[in-house]
Amino acid sequence: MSTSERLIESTRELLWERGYVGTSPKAIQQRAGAGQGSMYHHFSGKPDLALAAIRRTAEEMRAKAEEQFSGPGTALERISAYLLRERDVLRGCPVGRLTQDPDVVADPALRAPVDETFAWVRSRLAELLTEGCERGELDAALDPEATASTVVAVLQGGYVLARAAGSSEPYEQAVQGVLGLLRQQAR
Amino acid sequence: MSTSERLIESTRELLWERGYVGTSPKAIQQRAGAGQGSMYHHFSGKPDLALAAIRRTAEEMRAKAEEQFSGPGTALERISAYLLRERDVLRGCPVGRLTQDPDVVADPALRAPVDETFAWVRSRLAELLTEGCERGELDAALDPEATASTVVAVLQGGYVLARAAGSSEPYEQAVQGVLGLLRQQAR
DNA sequence: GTCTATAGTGAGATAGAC
DNA sequence: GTCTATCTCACTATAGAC
Repeated sequence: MSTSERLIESTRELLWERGYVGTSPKAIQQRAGAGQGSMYHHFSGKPDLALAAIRRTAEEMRAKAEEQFSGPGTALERISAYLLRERDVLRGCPVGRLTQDPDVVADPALRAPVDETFAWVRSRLAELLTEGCERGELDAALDPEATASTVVAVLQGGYVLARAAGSSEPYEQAVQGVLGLLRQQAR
Repeated sequence: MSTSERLIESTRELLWERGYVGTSPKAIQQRAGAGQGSMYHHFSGKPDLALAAIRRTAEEMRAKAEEQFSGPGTALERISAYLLRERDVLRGCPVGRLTQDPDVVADPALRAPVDETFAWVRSRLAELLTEGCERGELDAALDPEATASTVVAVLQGGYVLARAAGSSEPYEQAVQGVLGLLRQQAR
């Protein structure tokens, strides 16, 4: 792997573990096995490197989600697959985490990939829910946009509860809870 | 207000805005209008002061929630009141935010108030849901513990979506979505 | 109780040799 | 492209005067 690649990957890991404020150029360099000069040759500074890392992480999250969204089964089955996909719960969401970083939210360039990713996931879920309603698999009274936001929020909030508890249990409860509510729409 | 009180209040604000890693003793002192000596006289250091601040914030969050939990109306009406309570959405949850701070999660003393607060809220919501089922207001098939976690997760995840979007809209959608699903349980 | 002085460490970046 | 040296500033805390 090239030095530039190693720098981006190290930044991705550190942003996930410690966030933007908690990640120093020095720590990135050490993890990547690169010197200061190397980093500043390839990137203009910490924000530039973070942008590359965030964009890649956001892209990866969308690709993983699309695997379930475009998978087999009814709308509800694909949403269930998305909700039940194995996740590193206690590490949290590498994208959602960034919303708690004031320096990321304050910088439009850094926030953009985060914003776009959640907007895309919500929109894809709303499409699936609309499809489920049209095919009569789900109650027509269901609001696709609102419910899509609920589904994503359950995951993001599930991470919060799990990290607070030091256990993935509340995450799994939250997922089972919303699945239970959704199944009632399929009667 | 005493110097000690001003230090705690300043720390609460900064922890909310910038998190534990992003909050420096210097910034706390400046906001409180106190010198270094003052801070280290009243508190042993940043972790000690943060503990006092976090405990108070957690206590306040429980008190506010209990206002809706013990209010008038059916179980579903009280849960709706909790979900629809006015919140400073774009600022996020001052307690949930701490779960993204590696130094808070790693320190059992700092994590404890966060853990206890969410455990308490989930437990209170589960009680309300159980009550709703027993009184026949809600479908008996509903799982109170799981659904309680879902409700809290929707709020915490709603904050995440709102901060990502730079708008409270997805938060409000997520809340409306889960309320819609819950109302179907009351048919 | 509160202040200023001081100190050791790390953040974030630049300069210039190789 | 990569390295080391260097710079400035902030972080976190201690010491000791008032």
